[in-house]
Amino acid sequence: MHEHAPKSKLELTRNQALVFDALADAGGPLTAYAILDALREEGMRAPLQVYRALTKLMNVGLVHRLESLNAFVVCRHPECSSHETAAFAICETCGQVDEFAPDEAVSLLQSWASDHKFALARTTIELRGECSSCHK
Amino acid sequence: MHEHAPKSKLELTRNQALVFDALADAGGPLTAYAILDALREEGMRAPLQVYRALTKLMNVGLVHRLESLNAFVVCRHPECSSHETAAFAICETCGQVDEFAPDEAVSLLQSWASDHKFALARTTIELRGECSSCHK
DNA sequence: TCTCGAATGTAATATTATAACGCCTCTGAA
DNA sequence: TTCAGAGGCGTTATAATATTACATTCGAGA
Repeated sequence: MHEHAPKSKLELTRNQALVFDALADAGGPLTAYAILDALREEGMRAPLQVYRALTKLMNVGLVHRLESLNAFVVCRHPECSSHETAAFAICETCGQVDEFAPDEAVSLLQSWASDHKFALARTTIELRGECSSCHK
Repeated sequence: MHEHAPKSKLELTRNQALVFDALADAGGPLTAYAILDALREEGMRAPLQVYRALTKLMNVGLVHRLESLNAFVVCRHPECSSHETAAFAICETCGQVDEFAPDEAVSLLQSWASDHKFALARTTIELRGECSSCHK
């Protein structure tokens, strides 16, 4: 029996599912090359396969890119629509990332953009520091 | 007459001054390798020379790193102390960057951090979109 | 059936960043 | 005066991140 599932918008291909699962299993951020290494046994062989899957996953809002880490995490709020305005608190000690939705801060940034006639496409908000578990 | 100027805290070395001037002259973001290419004639030869100067310039608050671009810009408010909380609006059409100080938004993020016992060290806030000159 | 868009596999390469080494020049304390 | 430490410099090599280019496959409609 081959795989003939009809593709809904959220169907993932094999590579996309592999990459998503690897990220989800990690429970934290991974670089593209860390994902690649985790998936060698599943047949993933080249960086491009990972990057392509990541691009798709980001487009559908299942994965975020952490710019200040050059790494990727699964979205904590995949049903929510505001994937363009998520924020992340990144612990520099343990590496854990906490995603949150800073709605008011984003509103203020949108106001700034609007005041300056800047057509805002997406925002990157990343906090660096030490999480409560680490600096206790 | 050799250079014997007594070193105050803001004295820059030759390499640091070269890198700062290259960035200032560019009037916009440059990557480390773009800076290197701009300074070949001044004797800059290796990436590390540029990265070392950039690190110092960032430490003294004269230069910012744009995480989402892997590039660097001169600080627009070098006298101001809050170099850890600047924000940037990056035009994806023309590449120009507008630095601003989103004090209220930063306060909200600081509140979030405080509420979550997150010891905030610095924030990255970068807006991507199209500037007024470009989408007119 | 035909064609189109999306995804794949692979090799090669481009871009960004750091490690490791030794040397030089200040400065300040002994 | 010496000398030890901190910071900067120059160089080579390499690591880490990301993309280009090209050929192929697959499935969904017209």
